[in-house]
Amino acid sequence: MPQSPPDPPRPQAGRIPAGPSTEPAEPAGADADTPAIGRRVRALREARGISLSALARLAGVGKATLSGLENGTRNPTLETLYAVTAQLGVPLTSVLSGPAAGPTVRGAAVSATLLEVFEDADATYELYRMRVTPGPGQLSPAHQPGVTEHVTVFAGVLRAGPTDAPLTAAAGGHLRWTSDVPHGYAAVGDEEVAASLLLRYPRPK
Amino acid sequence: MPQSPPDPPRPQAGRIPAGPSTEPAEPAGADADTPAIGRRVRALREARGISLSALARLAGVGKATLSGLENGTRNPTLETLYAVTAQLGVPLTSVLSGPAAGPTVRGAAVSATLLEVFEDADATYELYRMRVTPGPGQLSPAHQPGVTEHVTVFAGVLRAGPTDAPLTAAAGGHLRWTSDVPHGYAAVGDEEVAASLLLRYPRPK
DNA sequence: CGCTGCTGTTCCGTAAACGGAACGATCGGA
DNA sequence: TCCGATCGTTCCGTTTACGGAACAGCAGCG
Repeated sequence: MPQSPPDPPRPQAGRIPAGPSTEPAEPAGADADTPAIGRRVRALREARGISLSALARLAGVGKATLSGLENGTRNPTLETLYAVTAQLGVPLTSVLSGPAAGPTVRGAAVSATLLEVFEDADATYELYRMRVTPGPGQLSPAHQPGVTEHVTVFAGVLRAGPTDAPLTAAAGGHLRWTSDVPHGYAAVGDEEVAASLLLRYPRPK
Repeated sequence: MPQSPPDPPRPQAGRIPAGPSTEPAEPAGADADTPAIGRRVRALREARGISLSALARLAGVGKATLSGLENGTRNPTLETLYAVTAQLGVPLTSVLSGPAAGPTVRGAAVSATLLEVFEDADATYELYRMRVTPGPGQLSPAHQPGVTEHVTVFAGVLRAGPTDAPLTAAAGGHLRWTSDVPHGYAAVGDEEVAASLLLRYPRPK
């Protein structure tokens, strides 16, 4: 019996000698936890302030389907899940496993990659990796009331915040503001800015 | 009508003013292209040298299901796709969109993250991002005949290749060997090694 | 030559994911 | 207070993904 495992170290049973489990062992990170997927979809939808009915209509799926998906009572088809995430403007991967990220979405001088969607007792969060290239600042419209933004700068100097009262931070610095007003991001100087962006959406209701 | 779009620039219809399409526009990168997904699953399976029947049995799904999945004639359920990818030892995300990567799989001093699975006329490839920490070299068993490994070193100094005739390369260097013999990876010096690893599996038959 | 064991595909009945319609609950305005 | 609109859930008939069995095509062996 030829032992086959290819090169990059396979998951291998027993990464921690804990369980008596001889099962094939999970492939680190990704999961098919449908309830969790449903929660992430719902979090994204509510963060965008659109109703279940509206999203179902936009995505071309039945309300029953979307309801079941969000509540984790169904085991959605790829086609279904894709139709929904596409409408939410996020890659399919961002609702599957917690981290693992997806492709990038671009604006004028700003690009942001959604790394993770998660939640605690009273808010949902979207974590982005962000790059701001030198040039005219990027403007964003206001969010719903109560939304706050947290930016941590890794490299370069960033001027960001409400358009009428921007803040500035260099590498290692942190900025925070409530983003229910127009606001923007701009690199100060010639250097490109690398930063993380955390959006906090208070839980509706 | 309140305009809602959250902060990080949303996909926005019309990233290139090409089509007369007013559709919502795809979320960059991720796709639900079932035939492509099927091809990637098949590529992974054949690379590991296991039969459709065997994989179906291991994953606990019907042969008909797996056959239909690989041929793109079905629209699989998340549960199904997960059962299969879990058995293949790869994260779900790595078969969904081409790139976009998944979580990391670890060995002793080596960690490798599967970035992409793709294929050309006569081979399938698996591309990994690889990190080798200083310490005793990691050993890998032999692959099937004909498999070649290509390593490009980004940082640090790497000694890798067949156990009885290892090769060495520094940042910018490239290594290649046929990996049907036991082989390993080791960091030279105190520095951690960053590298990409490309496995080439000649197409069976 | 059969026979055995395997490959991957196709057939088929069952289980379940699907979309549409009906439902109770909530909210805002007349 | 009543009405209309919209919210999210539930009911239901249709569609389809599911697993098991039957199938054709090969390879090895007596």
